[in-house]
Amino acid sequence: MPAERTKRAGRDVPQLVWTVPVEPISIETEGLATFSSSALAFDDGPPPLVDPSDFILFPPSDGCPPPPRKPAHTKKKPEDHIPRPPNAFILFRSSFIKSQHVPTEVETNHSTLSKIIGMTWKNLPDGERLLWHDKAKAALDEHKRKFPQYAFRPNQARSKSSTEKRKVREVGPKDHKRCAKIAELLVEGKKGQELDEAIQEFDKHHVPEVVTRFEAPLTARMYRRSSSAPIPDSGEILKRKKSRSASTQPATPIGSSAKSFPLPETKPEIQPAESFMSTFDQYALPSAPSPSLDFNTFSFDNHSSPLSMYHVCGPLSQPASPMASGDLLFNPTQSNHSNLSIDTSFLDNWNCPSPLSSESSMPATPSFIGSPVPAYNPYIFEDTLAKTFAGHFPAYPNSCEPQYAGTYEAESPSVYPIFDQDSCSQVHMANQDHDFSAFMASLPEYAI
DNA sequence: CTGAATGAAAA
DNA sequence: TTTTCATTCAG
Repeated sequence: MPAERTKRAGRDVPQLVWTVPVEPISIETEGLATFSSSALAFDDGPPPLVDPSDFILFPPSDGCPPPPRKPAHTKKKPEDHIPRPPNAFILFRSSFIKSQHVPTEVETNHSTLSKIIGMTWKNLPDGERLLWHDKAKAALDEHKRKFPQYAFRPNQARSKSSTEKRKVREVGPKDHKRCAKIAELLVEGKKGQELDEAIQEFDKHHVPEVVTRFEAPLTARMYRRSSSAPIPDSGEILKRKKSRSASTQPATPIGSSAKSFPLPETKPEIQPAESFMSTFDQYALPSAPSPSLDFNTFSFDNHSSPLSMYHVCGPLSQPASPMASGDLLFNPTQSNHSNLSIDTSFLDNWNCPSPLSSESSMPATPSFIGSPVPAYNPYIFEDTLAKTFAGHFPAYPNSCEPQYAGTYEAESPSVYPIFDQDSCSQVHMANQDHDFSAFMASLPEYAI
């Protein structure tokens, strides 16, 4: 039975039957919903639900009410394994995928889809989310009835090994803004072809955030905002100067998991592309003033070995700094920054073809409107960077070497570029081994 | 097998 | 508090 995905006309929507215990919901099509008897069981309160005038954004796909007992898990599970009952979100996701609200032209990757669906979920009208919680409850009841003896038994053996040496496939960060846009369009009711068109338009002007192969830039401000950022000691003063851009913080839900390292919860306001752009700009006009940074207050980690590397992509102010004019510094054998050499040889390959021009996982490269002739293409720049670092970057699967795509044991020190938001310049590189708080605390001028 | 999301349930 | 595992399937 074809679900009518041709709604558009506001009305149609099925009246909700909240108390539905078991039956595949009897919502149905014809204009007036018939109330199931159970729904009428209690009339002493307003059914806590949705206005009849509301309509459902994402109607459950028909196979929904019963837990989509699929072909028993592909593998590796005992034949008698009983899966957990699905929770509300899982049900929603499952139905969402089945309905193909997001056409494959827009996104096929399920990790990204999860992100999009998660965002959509949060933006869902409360009433509609309730519907899924209700279904989850029904599924749970059903599950209990079906497997009365069932008890969830998380595999502890797994937890042991996984915390100690976890295999991590580092995957490029998703384009948060694009996901958010898709989610936004979805809750506006756009799906399928309509969504595709809207996103095509969006992609035309949107500079993908994921340009750099480095970790997401971390600014001092973001760091301080981070919930996991340590509260500075009374001694260590962060004079909070009024931040005029405080309101620019996107209304993004509080970050999810507390990672071992305080990454920003939202993408930094400055995008890597923009920062690279500014790098390029500095050739033309010598640089905005950037905050002075006393490198003496911070000691680089001398034994962090293969990754003692500095990638300077913005104007560095430190007048006497050896990096002042540096574009790229890489010196794996030297840990003393006073001896760093500047390798600009990669610039010779400046025009090497971008992988993106041919085929790429990247959405169509936006033409960098506004930038005249020697249009600066950050992708090319990035590609050049990656080549320069090829072999030195075990932790970066997105480097130009495809074999990084696989699973591997993450190398411990990941490198984090630190940007100053105001000057849009990268001021430092840190890895997890550093005492990051101390470093941050040493930079009062970066205080909020 | 992993990653992504959220949430229930267990350790 | 922290971890697993429900769904999905390309990589």
